[in-house]
Amino acid sequence: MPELPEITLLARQMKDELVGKTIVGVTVLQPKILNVPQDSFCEALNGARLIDVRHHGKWITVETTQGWLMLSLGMGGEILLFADDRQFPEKRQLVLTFRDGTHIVVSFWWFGYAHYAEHPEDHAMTAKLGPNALDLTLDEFRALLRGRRGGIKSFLLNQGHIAGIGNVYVQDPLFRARIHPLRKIDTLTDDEIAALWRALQDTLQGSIDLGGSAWEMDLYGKKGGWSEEQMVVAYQESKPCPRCGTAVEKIRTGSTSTFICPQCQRLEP
DNA sequence: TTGAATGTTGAGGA
DNA sequence: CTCCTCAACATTCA
Repeated sequence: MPELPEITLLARQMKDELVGKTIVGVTVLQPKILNVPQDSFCEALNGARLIDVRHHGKWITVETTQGWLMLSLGMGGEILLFADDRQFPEKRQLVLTFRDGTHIVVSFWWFGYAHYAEHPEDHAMTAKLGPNALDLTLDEFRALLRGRRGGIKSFLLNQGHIAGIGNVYVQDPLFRARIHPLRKIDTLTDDEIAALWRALQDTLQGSIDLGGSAWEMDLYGKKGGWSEEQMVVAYQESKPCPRCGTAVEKIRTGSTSTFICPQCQRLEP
């Protein structure tokens, strides 16, 4: 479940390790992950030197001297750094080999993308994204919500509005701000919006500080420290709410599920 | 065997 | 135009 914290950490590590290196080999093991024909993809990146690695929402954006590589791990996966080529994981979709003999191995278990774009603005999936959730001030957050009528949870998950929040990291902030996921945006008070913004920053930054999710690996294969113990209500079905003791419930919210405390997060006042 | 799981897109309808 | 729902898609697990 790589969301903003894990992607932020991966992009940071990739930047530290890879900037300045030159790609001398591109191996695609599953062409369906590409947005261009395999030949053009390999040709475009072969010989490219890495200039920078950043992220936009859940996408890792790699700037090279020959255009941009955009990576999305979808529902889960890893990007691992290897010093030699002996112990690659069985399942892998893309391997980049650098002139110094190191490799980057990209694998995801479902729905991932490795896209090439000559210019970043050519790549619709990243160009359409809203600002990164952690780069947003409270005033900007308020401005984004102004005039909206939909449910708050689906707004937060919409990457075109705010980038980086997924179904894992959206649940605890809603609980901490005591907001039901189906609450309509135009019924939220100023205080609730401020509490939600605060809780989002705290949850996301807190996970980054702990090295990201304990179910995902970083560039070196190391797992993060943000585990079940850090979750307040997320995935804590039928356990007591830490605030009032009521049993946590799992509810359907559109096509996803959300764990809530039915007492603290009421739909009706 | 069935359905649900972290994501994204596109189509369609109110 | 906005917002919601549905289905589809590279898999894995209970």
